[in-house]
Amino acid sequence: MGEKEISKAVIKRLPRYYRYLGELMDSGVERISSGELSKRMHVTASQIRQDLNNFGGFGQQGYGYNVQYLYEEIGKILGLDKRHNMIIIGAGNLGQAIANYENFETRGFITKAMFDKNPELSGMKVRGIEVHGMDELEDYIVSNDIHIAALAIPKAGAIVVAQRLVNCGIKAIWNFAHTDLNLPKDVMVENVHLSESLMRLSYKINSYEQEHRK
Amino acid sequence: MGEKEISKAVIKRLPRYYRYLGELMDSGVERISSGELSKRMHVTASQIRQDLNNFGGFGQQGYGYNVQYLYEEIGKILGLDKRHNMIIIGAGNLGQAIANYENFETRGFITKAMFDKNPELSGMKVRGIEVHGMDELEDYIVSNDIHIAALAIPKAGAIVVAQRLVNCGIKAIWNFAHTDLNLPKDVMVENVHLSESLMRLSYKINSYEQEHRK
DNA sequence: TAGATTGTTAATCGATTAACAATC
DNA sequence: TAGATTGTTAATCGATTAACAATC
Repeated sequence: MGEKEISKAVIKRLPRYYRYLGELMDSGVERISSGELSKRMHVTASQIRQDLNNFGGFGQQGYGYNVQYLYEEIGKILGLDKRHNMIIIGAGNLGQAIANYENFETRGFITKAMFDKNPELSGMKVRGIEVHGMDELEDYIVSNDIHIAALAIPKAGAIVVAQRLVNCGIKAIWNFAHTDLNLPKDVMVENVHLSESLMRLSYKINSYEQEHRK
Repeated sequence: MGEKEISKAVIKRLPRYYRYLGELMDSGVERISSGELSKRMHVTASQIRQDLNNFGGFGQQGYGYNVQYLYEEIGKILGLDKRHNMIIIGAGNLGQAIANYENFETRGFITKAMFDKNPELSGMKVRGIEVHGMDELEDYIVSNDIHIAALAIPKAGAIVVAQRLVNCGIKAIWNFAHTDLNLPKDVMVENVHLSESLMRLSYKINSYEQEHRK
């Protein structure tokens, strides 16, 4: 019932709050103030309070925030209390790397299968997850209630495969291909463009060197 | 000589301009106006012109921008005209995936070696790049003029290894570990936090469903 | 020259920070 | 009660968009 629109900047920060709160929980901390959290995370306390208050009053005056409660509430906001069946397309190193993160499962993302166009990989298993041929894609998605596809294939094939995914009703694509997918707006897309990330690092090195070398 | 400070938002967009211009070049387009580019990239023409004018007047009134010239200039701004020797720490699937991107080399990032704490991997080669033991790390960096380290190891070891890298003078870290590295500000860090990316996708799915299901 | 399109200033919009009353 | 800290409003800052004169 989205009354007030939540800004993109806030959403981008939520997973980081979630991570810090998880770590605090693991180290047995029960409560934390926005001031203390701000020191650890290197953001302003004001921003933390503003961000959280987009979703409700999770704290208590004079006390701060209960770590476990806040962790769980942010988890709900992020939808981590729901389960989603996922497939990985592309069984190369990147696809296998994704398949090997057990962490994703604890957050509700269950990798059910992998797909690769190379027939020699069919039947191979990565952490118990089987690789299928690309011809089985549509049938598998429909019969196994797959919501999410991680697209870990080169740019060239990505747009065609994304269209196939959309055609059989996928809800979301986690896109690792170095291209933008222009899909209907009811299909959610999250991009991970490694080459752009590396260029940003390059920019930082370059501009730092220019400033410090006269 | 940093006269005017360039905003972070602009820098984040530069690699995407670079990618689009590269694709235009490949398809033989010689000139493009901010209006035409804005349609392709789904951003405003005003933003494109503002962004570019942070760095200089690359266009020409009545004509637009020369694609190849603009591509090269943005490349220089990003520092892609310089060469950087890189190592990859962690020879698991993710490390291997990074090692296999030949594209990085064409942009000046030369992967010289990989490192892994598992001695069984020592001597293994990925695309001709050899895996070394972690005990060789410091010597290798110093004797081979390594500027950048990609950190593709689990969170637990990342902070210790990052400190070792800093101690022997690394300039930049491309961090794939699910943790923040709080390093001296003369060491550049670019984070790729896959779990946070997946949570953002989760948020999108969740909030979209809540809006569309009454 | 006429048309097109940049470079740039001004206006708007949004996000962050500061401040403080409310309240545990 | 006194101290601490939130929730929230107001002030500031920064980023985006609009508009248009300059000019190719």
